[in-house]
Amino acid sequence: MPELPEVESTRRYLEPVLVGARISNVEVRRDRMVRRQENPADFGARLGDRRVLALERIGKFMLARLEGDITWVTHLGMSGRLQVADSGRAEDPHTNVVVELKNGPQIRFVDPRTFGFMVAYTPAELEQSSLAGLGRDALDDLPRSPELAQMLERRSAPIKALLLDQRLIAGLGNIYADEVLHRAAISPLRPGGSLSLDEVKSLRASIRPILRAGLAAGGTSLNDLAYLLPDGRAGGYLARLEVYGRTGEICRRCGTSIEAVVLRGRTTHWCPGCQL
DNA sequence: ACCTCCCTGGCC
DNA sequence: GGCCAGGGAGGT
Repeated sequence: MPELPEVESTRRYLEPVLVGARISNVEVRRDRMVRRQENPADFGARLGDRRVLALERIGKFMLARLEGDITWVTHLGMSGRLQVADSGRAEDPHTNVVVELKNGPQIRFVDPRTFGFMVAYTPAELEQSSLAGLGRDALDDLPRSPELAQMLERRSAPIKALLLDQRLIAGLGNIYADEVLHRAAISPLRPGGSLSLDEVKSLRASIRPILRAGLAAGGTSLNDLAYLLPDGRAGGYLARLEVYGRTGEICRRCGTSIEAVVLRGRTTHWCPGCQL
């Protein structure tokens, strides 16, 4: 599932392909994919014939900066992936958007469940969009422990829910939030405000190593293979997961059976033996 | 601060 | 044939 490591793996793969390239043509096969565009026709019109200047990422959002102050935003949702493919190659099912590069390959947005989207923003629109409300990036701009402690202060919501709140820290999703809490040995059910400063430090110290490990593996491709790298390879972090998807299996740290609870509608995996 | 909805393939 | 996966937006 695309969270920060998957989006960043995708971004790193695409960067040399996209930066400097000129977009020649855009085909939107499913209008729903550009639902964030106020006027759907703007999407193709704003991308067309523009060069890509830079490829950035904030949290789970990928941002291509184009000539003329246009920002082409991609969110992979939960089943989206970007492919680099030559125009002659047969399209995979659920190829919902195709962006052609001049004298280059196509960027194909494959997304069966269509929770992902693409949108082309002007600077004013970008300012008004939900990206403006994103918190600091969990990998590149992680707040220091005192600031993190301040964010959690007096919060009664479970720490797991707060880690998923993109307005606080941007980039963690369900898999890596569970993995971070396991590494920090903190129960996902603990109210955010109940963490001691030492626990906040432990939590903070767990975030980047988990994300970097996921990134080094090319992300997490689950057995459904919904997420794949742009060249079709699977990310290898699945085998390294300590709690996510391991309900009933044995915690490698303490031997206790991993449990799952539903928290805010999200399945949360944790070890009741060593996460306190 | 919480709940509901969106969407589809895969699995029981 | 029904349920599950879940990020983000919108509503109460």
